Amino acid sequence: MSPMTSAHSSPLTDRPQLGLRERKKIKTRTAIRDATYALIKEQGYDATTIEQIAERAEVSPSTVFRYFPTKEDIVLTDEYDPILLEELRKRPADEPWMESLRYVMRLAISAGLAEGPEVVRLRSHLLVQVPAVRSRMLESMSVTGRMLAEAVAERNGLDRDSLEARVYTMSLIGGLAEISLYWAENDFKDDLHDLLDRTLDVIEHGLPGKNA
Amino acid sequence: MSPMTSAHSSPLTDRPQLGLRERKKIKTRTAIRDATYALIKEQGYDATTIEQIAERAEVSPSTVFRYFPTKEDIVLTDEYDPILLEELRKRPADEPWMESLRYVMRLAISAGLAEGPEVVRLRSHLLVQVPAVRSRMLESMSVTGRMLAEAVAERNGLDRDSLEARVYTMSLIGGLAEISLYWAENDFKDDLHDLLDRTLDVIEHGLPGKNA
DNA sequence: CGTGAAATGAGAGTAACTCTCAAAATCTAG
DNA sequence: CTAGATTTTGAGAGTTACTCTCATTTCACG
Repeated sequence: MSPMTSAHSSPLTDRPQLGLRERKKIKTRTAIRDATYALIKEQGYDATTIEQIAERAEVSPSTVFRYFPTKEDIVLTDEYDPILLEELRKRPADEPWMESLRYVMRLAISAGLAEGPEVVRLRSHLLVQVPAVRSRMLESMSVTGRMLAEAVAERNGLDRDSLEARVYTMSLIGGLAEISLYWAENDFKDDLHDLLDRTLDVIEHGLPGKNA
Repeated sequence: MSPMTSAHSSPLTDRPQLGLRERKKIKTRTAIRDATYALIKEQGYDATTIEQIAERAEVSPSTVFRYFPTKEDIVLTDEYDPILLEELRKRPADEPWMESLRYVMRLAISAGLAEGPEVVRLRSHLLVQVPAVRSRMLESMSVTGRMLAEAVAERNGLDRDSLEARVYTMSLIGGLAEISLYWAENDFKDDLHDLLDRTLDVIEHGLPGKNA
């Protein structure tokens, strides 16, 4: 049932060995998520209720809510954020900022694709179609952005909460968010790494041929 | 009850004279909004229900939902967006892009403040405190961003739906959104025009002392 | 085992939204 | 000014995401 268990190790997919209870929790979590994806594929997002999800995942509705605060979270939670932040901080301090960023974002793309292409597509599709999901994603990205802002400030010797660091970061986040949307709207035919490069280029140098 | 009726005219507050029906609709709309603001000030956002709002505005709950699709929308709808877009398009084509942008954003700030400082503050406060409101705002800004992207593309001779225009625009939107949040989090003590200038500076030139 | 802690299930409750249909207000012709 | 068409409103029932509480089960660990 689980999409794919790659043989090689990666900083984003490795887990330390856990106790038995923890492992069961993870199992439940993915069971809920798998059930959700399956149901959405069959009926669409809105038509899928928590009750149905609970039933198919063989848990009670209460449990579903214990694992995910909202329905949207079932679809899009990526628990990578802290790991990515970590990776970013581990980059050498003399590496050009944009390169560090590119490296980490590539990591994120790979991690996403490793979950299986169908899942990524379904998710991006929902991002475009369902406002609540898109909304929740923006919100979650802005939380990530807040942490990222601290890393950015740290690296550039700015104040932790400076407007400048926050604006820069959110502008980054906003730009990056468009990648998923653009990709999904254009039927996933572009290569994500290409889109990333083009995006970072715009962020670094502005629009091609700007400033009339 | 209505906050303030300025004597001088402005492109964002003027309305053509409307039929009687239309005028009543506007009255209902602002009645609902005023009731909402008052109740939130008394009880907070979450404790305020649609039923209470309807009661105080002297309409039925059904009517509230007819005027505003969600509770969050009652708080933050700004109907300025199309007008701002219009203003932006009217700027001379040879004006540097950043200056056009600055001009329009200044207009937006003035229009916002013209509603009355308490309203603006309450709104920004909610933006920080209530996730659902913040979320809805990001969503609505991203819709605006979409339209803005077309204007940007047009002005810079890019394709209507080019990734570049969209990334640039959303990055802009993301940065601008931070202004409200930063302002509210720092107890409204900064001058909004200053924050705008600093923000546009970051967007145009990147972080001060960047690129290690 | 058996004891304490953590996870689950069951159920009741709230409130935001949706839909439908009938009553009321408003516009438009004659 | 009135009659009829149209638009706006209210009333009410229904759905569903989400919250809270409490009893029961499951698991860890000595």
